[in-house]
Amino acid sequence: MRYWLLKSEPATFSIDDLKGRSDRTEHWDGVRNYQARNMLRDGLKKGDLAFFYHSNCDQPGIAGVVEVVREGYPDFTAFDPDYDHFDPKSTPDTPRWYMVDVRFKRTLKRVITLAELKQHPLLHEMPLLARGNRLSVMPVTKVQWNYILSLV
DNA sequence: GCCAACGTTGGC
DNA sequence: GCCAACGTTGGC
Repeated sequence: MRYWLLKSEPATFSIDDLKGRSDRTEHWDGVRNYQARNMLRDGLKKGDLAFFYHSNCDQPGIAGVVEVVREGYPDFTAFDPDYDHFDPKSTPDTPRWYMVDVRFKRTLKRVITLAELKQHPLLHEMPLLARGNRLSVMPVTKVQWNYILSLV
């Protein structure tokens, strides 16, 4: 089992939104970056856990935990011009973008902010903290995972 | 709202 | 294949 971090802007889709979905499950659509796409398509496996990270908001940081319940499959929101992330270069026959389904596990008792994460030398190697990082899907090591959860 | 950092596009 | 221009991300 592996660990991941998934970024989302809470104004668009928050951990509470996920919790409110039917079966507390939703597809993780809209990723339009090849490196992140590759991880969604090939890396995330059923049963893997991921931090739900709130980005581009008042308090950027880790807000909760989700579980991968369906492995990578074509992101159908790329096929439909009505969706924000429509991509005419992606078709059902030759899909370019992928997504997974995630299920809400829990909300952390408090948001572990980016500022706090930066203060821990043990976490300095996280890609999340790398200069200029913009990946919306990234791996988390078991050590980092357990350490972060111990901060709550 | 600003802006640094990065990815993508497209002319050449 | 280079690289300038542009668009996006996302912290601050």
